[in-house]
Amino acid sequence: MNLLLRRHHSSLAPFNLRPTIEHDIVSLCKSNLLFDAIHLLNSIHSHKCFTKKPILYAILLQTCTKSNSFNHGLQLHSHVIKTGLETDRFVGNSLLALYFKLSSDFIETRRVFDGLYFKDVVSWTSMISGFIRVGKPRNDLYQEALGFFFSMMRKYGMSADGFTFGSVLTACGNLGRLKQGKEVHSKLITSGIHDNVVVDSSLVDMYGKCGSLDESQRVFDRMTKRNSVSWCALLGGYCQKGHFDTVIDLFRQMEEIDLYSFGTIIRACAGVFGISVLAAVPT
DNA sequence: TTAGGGTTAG
Repeated sequence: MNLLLRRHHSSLAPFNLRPTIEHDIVSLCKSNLLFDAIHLLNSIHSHKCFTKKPILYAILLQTCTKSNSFNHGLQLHSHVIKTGLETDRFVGNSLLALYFKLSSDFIETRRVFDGLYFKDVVSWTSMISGFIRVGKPRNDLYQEALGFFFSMMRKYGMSADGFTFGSVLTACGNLGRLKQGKEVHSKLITSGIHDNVVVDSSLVDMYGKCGSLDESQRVFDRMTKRNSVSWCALLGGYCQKGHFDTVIDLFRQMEEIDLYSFGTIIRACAGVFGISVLAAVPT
């Protein structure tokens, strides 16, 4: 047992209840002490006590993602392959999250996805949201995200959940695809997902970005619970269409205002200001 | 059950 391991044990374990090494690794991960956790893991390997607990690798991979340590993640990827744990869905999905959040190499991420033993709704949604996250200025990647969604829906027994709908509606909005957005909306209705503030805000945003303000407002009015994102999604639609007075009226009704809302309102004020400047120009 | 989600403009 190395020094780190001994130190760790003495600091965490009560006298008669010594936690397992796996437990210690999880504790280190929870405290974001990635380096120590990997060190401890490597000490197990060097003592030939090979661990095969999927939860351990899932948490280690998540800690790598959280601490932006792609290289440590790659090292763990090889452990995962050696131990045969890539068949575990939590390990597989944590691995996928590592690649799509920390690697800019889409081909590599795609390879990880293709190589997953079980592709569940989390794996598919990860790919969709991964494409959207990196695709901000790139329409082709939003397109790719939509393609993933529709392939997912064609699979037997695979159904989208709130996470999937939230992501795919964002892609529709950013592409300005009203027709596909409506298609997704109808799938959402049949899915039975109700009163999800994230999904409903994505709907408000999608309709707003597609220029369908009535629909955007209708979805917003039906929401039983709203937050600042819902409000900003609504404001954004009116702002994009140049309805600045409505934006300012709505702004006055808001109960909760954050920095993000201020961005929208400043844009609206700039629009009002632009109009008044033009009106003030002597003819 | 440890994993994946939404809003400025540039």
